[in-house]
Amino acid sequence: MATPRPGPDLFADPRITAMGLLSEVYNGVLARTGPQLAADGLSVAEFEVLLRLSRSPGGRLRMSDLAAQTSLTTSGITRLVDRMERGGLLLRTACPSDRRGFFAGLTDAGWERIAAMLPAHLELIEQNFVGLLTPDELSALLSALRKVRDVVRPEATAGG
Amino acid sequence: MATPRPGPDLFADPRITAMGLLSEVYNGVLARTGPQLAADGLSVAEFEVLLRLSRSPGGRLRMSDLAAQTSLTTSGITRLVDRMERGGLLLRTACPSDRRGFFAGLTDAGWERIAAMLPAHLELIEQNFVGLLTPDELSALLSALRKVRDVVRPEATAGG
DNA sequence: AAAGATTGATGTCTCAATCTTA
DNA sequence: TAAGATTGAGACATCAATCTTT
Repeated sequence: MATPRPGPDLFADPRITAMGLLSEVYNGVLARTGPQLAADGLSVAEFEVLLRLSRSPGGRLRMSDLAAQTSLTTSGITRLVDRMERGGLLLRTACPSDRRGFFAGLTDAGWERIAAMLPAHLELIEQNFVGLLTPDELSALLSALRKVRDVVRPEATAGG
Repeated sequence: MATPRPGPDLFADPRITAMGLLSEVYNGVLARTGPQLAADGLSVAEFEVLLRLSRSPGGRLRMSDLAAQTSLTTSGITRLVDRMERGGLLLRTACPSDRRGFFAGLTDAGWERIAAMLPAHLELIEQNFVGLLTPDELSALLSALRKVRDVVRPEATAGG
């Protein structure tokens, strides 16, 4: 068993609270949107791949870029793209300018799938996230998030 | 292969951007703090368990409450507590008032471990998150996050 | 020698089923 | 019947090593 608590209240630090809040919000919103994606047969990770590709020129991205834009390793992306390719949503094509590289690109079925799922997904994000805030609150939130993002993920500062 | 893009620009919706930003920030901050925890032998999930318990009365929590406060299922918590108990950081004790329940509580070693790791962890959160914002920006961020949290995780609205 | 992608080995998580107690 | 916790089976992610191309 443990002594009730050591020394001063180190454990109530506001930085911990801030981090906990960020975690609760992110995981909480995912918990609200994930089940709907699952009902349509996609995991959160798979849906995010579809989404990232749909926002990329030509609906395709190099494997390593896809890894950088999601929170997966290149190994994880290889396997995820494997499964989605088997499912007919994606197609690998060789990169002509660098024969080490491969593109993962949306198939017609992939485009149709994301287009079909997106409206209901957006509605859930509206109900459980952005729609809960006033326009001023939302823009303050986004501007703060961008400042943090630019530091912790400098390579992703393209769009957004 | 795919047609370049169907119809109007559904895929550039600002709600998607907002969600992407939240994801990049959360995962980005974790990517900055995780390696330091790993160097001390703990996963992010294990560290969070230590932290949640350290902030709970008596340094302990029911298994199901611990599951609710983290983003794991009760099954996941059972296995995580198993490992941490083997490692000497936690101890299960029976709940006297309800014999179905168990507490997971910090051992002395658990208290010492979290106390030893916390200062460096707080410093990383400072450098990669809260310290990047002005006081006004930070309080606007936190107040917006709280509003969202209260909706997507109503059961967690105790502290914070 | 380094970068892009993949594979083998391994660990951790979830879902569904189960056991015990309320 | 339901709630708290656990377990077996299966899915998915990572790390380190490997192969190919630069």
